[in-house]
Amino acid sequence: MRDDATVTVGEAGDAAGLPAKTLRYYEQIGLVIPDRRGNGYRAYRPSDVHRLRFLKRARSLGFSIEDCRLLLSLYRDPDRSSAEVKSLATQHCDAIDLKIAELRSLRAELGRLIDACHGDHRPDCPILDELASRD
Amino acid sequence: MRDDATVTVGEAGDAAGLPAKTLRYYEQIGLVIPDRRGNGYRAYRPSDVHRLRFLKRARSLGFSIEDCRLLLSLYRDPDRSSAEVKSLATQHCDAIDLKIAELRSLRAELGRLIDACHGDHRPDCPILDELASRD
DNA sequence: CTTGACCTTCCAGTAACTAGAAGCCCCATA
DNA sequence: TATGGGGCTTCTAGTTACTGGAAGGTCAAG
Repeated sequence: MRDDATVTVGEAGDAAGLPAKTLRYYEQIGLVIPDRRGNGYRAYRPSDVHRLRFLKRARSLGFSIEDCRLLLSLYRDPDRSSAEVKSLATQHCDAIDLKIAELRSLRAELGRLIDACHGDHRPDCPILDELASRD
Repeated sequence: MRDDATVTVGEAGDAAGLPAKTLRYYEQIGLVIPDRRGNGYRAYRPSDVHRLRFLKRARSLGFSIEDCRLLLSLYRDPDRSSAEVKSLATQHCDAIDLKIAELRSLRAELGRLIDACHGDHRPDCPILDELASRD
């Protein structure tokens, strides 16, 4: 324990809900760069931990690392417009909608095949037949 | 054009709907290993092309490469039981259902944030506020 | 003989970590 | 003081399924 307010990589990770490995990675790609103590240990200030928590939440919402980088810079920019943020979020949302639609289509097709397959000890299998069909 | 029935990597790719690069990759990981002509060119037999089409379809259904490897071996095994195939497909389907559920939850949360953000020139932004909140 | 479209191999990059190795640092206990 | 354990450091490499590009060989047509 030291009486400055910084914490080690493990403590910062615990505070942000991220593994220490991830924090080192985030430093490497320039997202959150902590100070260093005399012994070489990373020293995360409260503001760093705050950024990490921000990142953790943005990542949980599915934003890419590059989106997160942008969101962080918007967060720090007092002259930002909320329209920029909303636009980023909307694009991300559209991408998610697209992904969901794709997965639902896959799932429907897969469900059809599964229903058609009796699933017993015999080798006859509509799933394999469909995969192998020459169309 | 040669009078044996084999085709080059480009032709096989066209026939299967896959890029030649992918065919080389599939050879590298042992999925479909073509013969070679005297000049070193890959020589895909009709059965190879058939396997490639099988792979293309299975991949389009979202099966992983390792699942595909397994599906191919089941396809070739006359003693397989359709239950094995159905089980694999069902597991994959469950994984897709899970993914869809996750994405829908994300999407709902994002939608809420987007709706709350007025999206104009002002910097006030509920999206960033939420990301930054200390809970 | 040249041109252009193929083909070959090999290397590197993608997204976002994650695992593991080798070694240093610090604190507590015996 | 020695030692043990946990956490810290750096570095490399692996994950998924390709994809891009460079350097060079091959082949049919003109």
